Amino acid sequence: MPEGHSVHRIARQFARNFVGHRVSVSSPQGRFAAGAKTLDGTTMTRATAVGKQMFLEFDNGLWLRVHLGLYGAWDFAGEITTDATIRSAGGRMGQTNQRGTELPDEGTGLETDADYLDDHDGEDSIHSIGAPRKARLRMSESEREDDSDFDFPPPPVGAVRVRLLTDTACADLRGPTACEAVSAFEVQQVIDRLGPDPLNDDSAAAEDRVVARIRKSNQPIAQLLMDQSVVSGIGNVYRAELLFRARLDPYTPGKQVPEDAARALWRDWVHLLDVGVRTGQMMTMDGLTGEDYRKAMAKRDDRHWVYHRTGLPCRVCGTHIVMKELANRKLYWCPNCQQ
DNA sequence: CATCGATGTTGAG
DNA sequence: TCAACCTCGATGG
Repeated sequence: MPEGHSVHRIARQFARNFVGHRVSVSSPQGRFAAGAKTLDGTTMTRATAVGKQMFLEFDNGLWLRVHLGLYGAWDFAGEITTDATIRSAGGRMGQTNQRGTELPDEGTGLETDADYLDDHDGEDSIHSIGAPRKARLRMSESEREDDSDFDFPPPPVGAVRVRLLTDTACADLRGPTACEAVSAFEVQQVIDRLGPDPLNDDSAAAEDRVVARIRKSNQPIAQLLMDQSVVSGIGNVYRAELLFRARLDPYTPGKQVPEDAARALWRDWVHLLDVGVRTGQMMTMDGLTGEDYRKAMAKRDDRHWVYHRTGLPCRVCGTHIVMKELANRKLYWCPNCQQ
């Protein structure tokens, strides 16, 4: 379910409330019992995300690698730092902008609040971080806060693959595609197979690498954008929306995508990922204001140009949006705007 | 209340 | 190319 933006937000949640804390690690469901044992009682030292992969480092040198897949989710509970954008879609809460945990400055993929709170202005600046408070928060593709009271730690409900528990905060993982304890070497191996993630590397070199990969391939651009070894973090929603925003025919072979267009795709991904991480939502329509913006933030079907809009009129030209399966995923586009 | 489908990846064939 | 993984919101009766 989650595309890149959600995974970064989850890593940031761990950076705020778990990094620097000693963690009890268990597998209430049992399927991760052996792995949990190797991490139990250690201190979390880092939380990073690369594309849709998340890595939590512990002070015995091991890492927890988690990939949520289609329907994985984290449930946080306890004294946690919540993000006001979650509670009020489109609303403006207090602009506290309090800095989070100080993290070591080495490597890439570090999740610090500073990465997200600096230098953002304009209509997307609805981000605000409160002081830790007792709350429950589900984080997956979307996020939901539950304000009803609960015991701490809450009894595990259902199939909890892994539970991370500090004195004050609890995180339960269910339904992941991947959850394993690995060495730093194995973490690097996974990262080496991934294309650039703009939040770890938005350098010219990263852009060049993505553009080169696209322009030497015969595969349709729609498939290349979903290929995590080309570029990290793009899923089915962002793929369709990026292509519409670029007015590109999804079936254009990478080789035939003009260099300018390939660069524009990367830069638009840099932009959309930034918006997604700050707002917590895949808002892919720019320039909405007032009531339109509020509606789009509140309802998922109102924030996309083409995704999930089969048969509906294109928001630009009125042509019916079409959908076709490509490599087992649904591809949406406007046959008039995108040629 | 049952059924469907999903914002993803892996690995078998 | 396709089933399996395994969860849950949306949908329909």
